[in-house]
Amino acid sequence: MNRSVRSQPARQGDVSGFDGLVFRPRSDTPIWQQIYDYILSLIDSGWLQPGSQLPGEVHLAEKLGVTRITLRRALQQLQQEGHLTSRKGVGVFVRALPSALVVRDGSRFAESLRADGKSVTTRTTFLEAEFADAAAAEHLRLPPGAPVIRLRRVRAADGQPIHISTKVFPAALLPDFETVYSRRQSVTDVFIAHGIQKYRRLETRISGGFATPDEASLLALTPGTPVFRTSSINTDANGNRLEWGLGCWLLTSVDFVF
Amino acid sequence: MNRSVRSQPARQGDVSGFDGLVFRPRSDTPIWQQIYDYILSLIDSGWLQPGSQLPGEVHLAEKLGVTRITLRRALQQLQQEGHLTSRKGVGVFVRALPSALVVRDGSRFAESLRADGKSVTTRTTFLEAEFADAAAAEHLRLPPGAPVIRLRRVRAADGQPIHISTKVFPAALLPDFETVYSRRQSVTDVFIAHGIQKYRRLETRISGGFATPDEASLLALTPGTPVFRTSSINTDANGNRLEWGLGCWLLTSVDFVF
DNA sequence: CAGTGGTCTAGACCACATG
DNA sequence: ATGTGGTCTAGACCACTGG
Repeated sequence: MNRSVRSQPARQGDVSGFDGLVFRPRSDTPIWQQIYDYILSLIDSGWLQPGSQLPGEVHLAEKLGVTRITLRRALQQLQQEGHLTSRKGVGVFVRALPSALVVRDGSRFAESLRADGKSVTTRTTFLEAEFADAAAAEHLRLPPGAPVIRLRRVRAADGQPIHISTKVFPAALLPDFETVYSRRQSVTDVFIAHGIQKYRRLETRISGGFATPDEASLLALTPGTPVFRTSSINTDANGNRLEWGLGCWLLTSVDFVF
Repeated sequence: MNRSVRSQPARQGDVSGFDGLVFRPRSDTPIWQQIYDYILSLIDSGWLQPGSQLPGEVHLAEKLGVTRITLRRALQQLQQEGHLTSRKGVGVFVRALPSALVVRDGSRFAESLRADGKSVTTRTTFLEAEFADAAAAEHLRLPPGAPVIRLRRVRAADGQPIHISTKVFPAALLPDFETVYSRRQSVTDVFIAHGIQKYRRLETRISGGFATPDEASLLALTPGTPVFRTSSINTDANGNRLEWGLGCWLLTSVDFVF
């Protein structure tokens, strides 16, 4: 019996590793939970590697000797916890859960991941000059319609995205934002280029919510998965508001430390 | 048509308010989501008051013209978000979502709720002298087995529990804990009684998770509902560790501000 | 005891993505 | 064209709770 469910882009034939299971109906724990435990153990033990595809629900349900609905109950739980993702018309995939430490102002986020030996990548998905909407104006203490820069990025650890950030900057204070950022891909470098060596975290807010379809797609999650939402404001040494940031984090992957 | 679904311990006859609905199958939004939106609007608008019971799933599904499974898909979503709770063998109930602001060290938690005109109640579920386990010893910098006080409380706003806290104190530094606390029900008063006027938050950690059955029962939630978990350490002015606290909060009801 | 929610089955059609 | 996950139906039995 070949149990390899790793390696390769994963084919539909890779149903091995799911054979010979016996689920006791009407025991103390429901069948779907037994399946949940089983699949989770396959992930934890490495039988199912991050990125690999599960067999189709119909095949798998048959293999496990249960209805598709019962199987889906288990898969759903695993998705809510971030262990699996499903893409309609494609399949169900294993999703790694790198655990990150976010210290205080979030600046050490990447460092704490790298300290764990993880490779951190940052992808800029949006960078444009705009005019401040009501929320941005309010948070940056600007008149509505003032020119701002809007930046969206996705951060990933070992290829698994775990953080979306949307930041808004007052264009008046950072006239060269776009040119410097496009060259360095670093906000800190933009600040330095404008003579801002130190900035201060004025406020951080953390709340909870559920991933919108957009967020879910960027984070490789199923919509409705619970997430952290953060909102923060940075000022320069004189108290001028430099940055308003919104963050969306995978709930089960982050630890905020203050 | 009488729409009262408030008042009284709620009977099964209170199905009114759910009549005459038309759900379009195969529209852009699935039926279960239309039902979700509908019930949510009933809660938001006040047709369904906190604490009131929904009609039985069988009745309701029939009334809405859908299968019980489809209805349950909607109810399940509402439960995950904390709007509803179900008790096996009893029924489904509306659960209010008071939104609380937790500022910095969490001490202003009750105040911010009261400022919203909410009544805050604290229930002590556990208070005992013990010997420190490994975790407690580690966090309080005590030798394993040192005497400690363990305190568990549930905080509720307008009768809806939104916070569980478990705190551990070094008994050596607070010899009169139990007598003072049982008289005043306040940790701050215990500190004062021992001559500690000021204490400092050394560290706060915030992470996410899913309610265990125990937590779910205390918070009037469905097990598996996403929650915040906090861990914090307080010291006195000299840096001696006075308190290690674990918190469990309803995800959708709290905003942490730092 | 009757009513409730929790679980489970055996089908079916659809929208979607891929080759 | 095929296989995928998303949705939905019409039943059923169970364990639990309360009167």
